[in-house]
Amino acid sequence: MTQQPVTARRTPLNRDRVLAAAVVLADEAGIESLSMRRLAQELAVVPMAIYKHVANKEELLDGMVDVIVGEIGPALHNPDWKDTVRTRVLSARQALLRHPWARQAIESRTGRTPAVLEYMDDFIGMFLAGGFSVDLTHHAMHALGSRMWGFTQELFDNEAGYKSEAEVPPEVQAAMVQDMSQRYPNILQVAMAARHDDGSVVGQGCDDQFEFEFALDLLLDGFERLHGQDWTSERAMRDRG
Amino acid sequence: MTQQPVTARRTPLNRDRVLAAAVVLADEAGIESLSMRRLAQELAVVPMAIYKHVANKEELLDGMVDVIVGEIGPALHNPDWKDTVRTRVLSARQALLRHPWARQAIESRTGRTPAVLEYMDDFIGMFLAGGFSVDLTHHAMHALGSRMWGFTQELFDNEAGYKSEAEVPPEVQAAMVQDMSQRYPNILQVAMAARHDDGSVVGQGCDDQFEFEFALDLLLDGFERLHGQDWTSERAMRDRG
DNA sequence: ACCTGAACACCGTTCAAGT
DNA sequence: ACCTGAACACCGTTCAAGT
Repeated sequence: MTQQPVTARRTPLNRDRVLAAAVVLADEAGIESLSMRRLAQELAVVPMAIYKHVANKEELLDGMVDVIVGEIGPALHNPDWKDTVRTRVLSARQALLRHPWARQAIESRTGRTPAVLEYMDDFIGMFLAGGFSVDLTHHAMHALGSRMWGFTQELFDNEAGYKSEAEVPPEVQAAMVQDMSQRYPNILQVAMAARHDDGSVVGQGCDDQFEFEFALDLLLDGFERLHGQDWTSERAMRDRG
Repeated sequence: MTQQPVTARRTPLNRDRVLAAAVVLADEAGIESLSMRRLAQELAVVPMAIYKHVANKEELLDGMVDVIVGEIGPALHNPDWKDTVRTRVLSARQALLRHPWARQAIESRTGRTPAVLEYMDDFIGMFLAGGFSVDLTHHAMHALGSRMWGFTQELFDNEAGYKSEAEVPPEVQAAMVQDMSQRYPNILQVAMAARHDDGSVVGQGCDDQFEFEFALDLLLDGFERLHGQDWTSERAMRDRG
């Protein structure tokens, strides 16, 4: 009863539609499930059709990163550089947290797209506007590393890599703790201390947001101190000898 | 003229031989070229033979990481925790630098093998031996993140992602700088400042080792300060409140 | 019981044949 | 000129048939 013949496609494919669909697919099925073929299927299109809008899979991933960078709000410049940087990083973090695959995707990109370069340029501008030397700004950017994007490699997700309590019977848990305390006494101590009120036995009690801000503030405080004492890399290298 | 029949294999396959061959293959051909089939070929063996010594590719990668962790020398404990940690991190870095694929492999692992847990346990022990509280140790480990392994994500490898000077004709270079200065003036400033004596135009002048130590020392100094003032996460959270 | 060839269910991408 | 089915050269892993 529809007037349109079945062969007429609703919306013609374009780059933005391809990227948007790729982001949704990665969000919902995980980055490991994102293949050109699967994406084509999702778009109800033959695989080769995608290659009209994106040169290859690498460029697809670059484009997806650009979409996420676009989701980070603009910097709200205020006179306090520390506050400006801090706020921006935490807002980038919010964008990244919405797309769990983005961290890995950003990590794996080696080339920089214009959108990424623009973000970096903007970021550098926050330090320079705060009166930082180009030299200190340079090294501060390095020290921030991926924190500039609002993430760090979480080497400690759910502490020692064990399953959450609900999945493990109590007697096995007891044996695990026993075993851990013998083989990795220090890890166990830290894991037990990290357990907050969530009732797990070995970890998962980490407040990621707190950990992130702890390291971020440690670095920002360090930058502030060096800035205050007119740090230069030349002098630092001389002192290091 | 050989007495041995052709069918007799020289050395029977075992787990260690498989892992060693995988490490060599990744070193020489890159991690992206490491496939079960290619590895089997390298070992002059049918692909399925590998599965006798390793459950699947994930376990192969875990094993490879273990090999690299094994190459990190033992900690040289001395009374100065800061020196102990610093030395250990820099020696881990040396091991990692010998295997360019290792960074990515460690990043991608989610489970922790016994060898990795042992390394972490040992690492935590260095802070505890230095008189750190379990609480501060926990957060310090988080802040170090992948620096504990001697690496950080190098978001700035060869600065802005451009090719080295030799590959680019001068007039194109000039145009590039012109373009950069308009679109990304801040990046250009930093890149120009980072250019040391290596004669490149846009970057590649970064001293990776210096950048690494800069951030490491910033963090270690921060830990020392917090340790000196009996920092606790509870108080920090209350202050943040 | 052990080993392994063939097969399965995928990939990214090329290319030539169709409209 | 545009589009696309089939093909190519790979994957990791299963499985049943061979010894």
